[in-house]
Amino acid sequence: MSSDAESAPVFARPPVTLREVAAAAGVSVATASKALNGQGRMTAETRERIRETARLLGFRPNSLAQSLLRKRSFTVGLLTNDTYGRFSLPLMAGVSDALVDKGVSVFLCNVEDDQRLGQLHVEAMLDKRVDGIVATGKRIDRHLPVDLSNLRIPVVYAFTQPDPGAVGLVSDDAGGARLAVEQFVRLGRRRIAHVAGPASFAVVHTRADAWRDVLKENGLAAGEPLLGAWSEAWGHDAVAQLFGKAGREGWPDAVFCGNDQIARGVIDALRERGIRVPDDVGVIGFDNWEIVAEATRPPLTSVDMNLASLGREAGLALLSLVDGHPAAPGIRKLPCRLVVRQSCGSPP
Amino acid sequence: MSSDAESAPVFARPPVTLREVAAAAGVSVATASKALNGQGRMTAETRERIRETARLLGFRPNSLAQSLLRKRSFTVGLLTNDTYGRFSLPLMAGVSDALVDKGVSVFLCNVEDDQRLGQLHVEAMLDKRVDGIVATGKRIDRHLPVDLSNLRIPVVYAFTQPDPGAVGLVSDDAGGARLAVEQFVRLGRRRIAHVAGPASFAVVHTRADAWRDVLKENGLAAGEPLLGAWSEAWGHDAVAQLFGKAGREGWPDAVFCGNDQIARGVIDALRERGIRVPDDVGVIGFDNWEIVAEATRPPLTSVDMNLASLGREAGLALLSLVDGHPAAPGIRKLPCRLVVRQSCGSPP
DNA sequence: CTCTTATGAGAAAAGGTTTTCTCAACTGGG
DNA sequence: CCCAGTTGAGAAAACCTTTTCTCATAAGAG
Repeated sequence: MSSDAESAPVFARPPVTLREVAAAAGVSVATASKALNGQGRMTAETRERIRETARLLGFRPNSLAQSLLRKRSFTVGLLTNDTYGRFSLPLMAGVSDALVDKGVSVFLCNVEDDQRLGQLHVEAMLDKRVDGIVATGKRIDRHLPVDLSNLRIPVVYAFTQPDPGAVGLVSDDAGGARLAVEQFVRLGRRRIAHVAGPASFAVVHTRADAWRDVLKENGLAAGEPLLGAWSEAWGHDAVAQLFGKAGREGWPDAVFCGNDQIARGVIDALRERGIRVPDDVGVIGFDNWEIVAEATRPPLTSVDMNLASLGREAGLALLSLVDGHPAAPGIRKLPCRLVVRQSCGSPP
Repeated sequence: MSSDAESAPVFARPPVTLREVAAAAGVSVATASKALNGQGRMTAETRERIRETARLLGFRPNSLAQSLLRKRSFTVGLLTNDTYGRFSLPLMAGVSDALVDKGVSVFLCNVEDDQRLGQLHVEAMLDKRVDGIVATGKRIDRHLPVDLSNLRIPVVYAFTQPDPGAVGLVSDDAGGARLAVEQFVRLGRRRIAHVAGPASFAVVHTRADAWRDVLKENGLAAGEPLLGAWSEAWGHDAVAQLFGKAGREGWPDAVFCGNDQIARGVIDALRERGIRVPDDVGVIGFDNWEIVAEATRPPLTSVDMNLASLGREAGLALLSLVDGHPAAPGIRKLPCRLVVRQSCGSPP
């Protein structure tokens, strides 16, 4: 019975259709369909025979035909403007991960910051009848260059500014900052500085506020955060500002940085000044960009925004909307976690 | 005539079908289809009336129905195992870029190094009748954990090991290395060392061979490359090896590094030893990872593999295969380019 | 033995579009 | 006035699957 149906050239031959399975099994397409889907009534023998035939022929149902009928394409679009991808990629991987098991595939749409490109991608997705869209970007406080507000299909915003009334998922930046600062407090640090990113980013203020709050809650002095850029160079400059003054007793004993690049700059600058990390000064970064955090000397303690989880949650939220379950609109904040390495020091 | 057909709630209403357009224009669906596609014969007046009706109703043809009939889904799959995405993302952006203008959308499939996940994604893509697949990975000399050899649809390999007889696109690593070393030679450097990545990578040997060739062609002494890891730490260690010996006259006056992280480590280590870059020693990296190259002090000259172009080429090559144009199998190497910053020095 | 009910399986419509035929009406030549 | 040819437009099949009906046949009840 091993007259293998596969010995003929497999490629270049059109896929096996249900009609062919039905013919081979000697039944109608209707019966074949029902047999394979566990629907309808028929003898167990018939059902099994059809299934075996399908298996033998390597039948796989045509998703396009199914979609046309069911009005569900098992396809979603993922819109991003993060070309560089440091944030987008884990997020995308999370979305894809959450959906592939349910048979849902993800269209990748890189729209840069280009209106025309955004329009083009959205139209292509709608034409292909995606079941929904995940919109994601490189910063939480900016809109993508596309209008997704009247779209007839559900949209979930992840790590980007949602439209009013829409479902949005972002990292809990305040919580993340608290984790870092509280870690310092727990380790006995008392003069905790904050070297932040540029003032134009909303998260910079969110994190700075949380930093100040924790200091106050613990009766510690809170000055102003140092606002700058997201770069190593700014980390260097900030160290010059913080540690330039003569009196060593005015120096911070901990620096909470706006991202890992700043932290890297801070640590390098401290080393150049002969200030030891973490003995003299503890340092914590943000983003947990592993390739940077692990190359820093000493390895950098950093706040991780759990972007893959965020992506997974976004994927599941979208799926739930697609299935017709209503979701509370508004922004849901997902917790960060602190990845402790050596730069923050250990308990005294 | 501005009785806007759009004032009713647009969302939650099923998309406009060709049948509705035909009814509204008072013609048959056949005529409507032909009018919109520029096919068939009819009065210019009829054609225009139908088009206007379609425009007014916001008609967009259902891609699923079209695909079913035309046996082309205008969809391709992009398979990658580069979760971290430093290489994949520009490549993916390139593929997507090249295709979006032709109305082709890209399924993103992250398969990690997981057989099961690969299988799952490939089956999902086939079921959705993708027109072709671009396979890409994080290194040129490894296969993805999936078998794409008998697939009935065309496959193009980009930046990953192709199956025999398939079409593959990779960067010209030897050429890239030549660019770097020849730049040093042109700038008058004479003792050019090579701090490479781990021996287990094929590109490490490709680049090392090119490095040696250029040295020989120019009558310069070529020793052995220093094999290590793709890390900053290895860059540090390599400097200790190269510049540890007493006699300053034995020191290299240029270091060609296997990637930008190594280069970063090399430059940092040189600074710590008081050796000036580029005055005493020139440094060139590989990958042109901008965020690293630009943060290095001084900014790092680096070889760029033009991954976005590679992606674009891969997309176009796939499209050409899909259209039935045969392509010569084998590996095509795309040129790199040297991005000159300050770390390599300037003409003497 | 007749009537009802359960059972197994097929026919047909639906989904939205494209394309090939078919056909009526009109034009112009003889 | 008749016939060939052109023109405009519709009918229907096709793509592949799912689902609702319909309909024999067999089984069971009276």
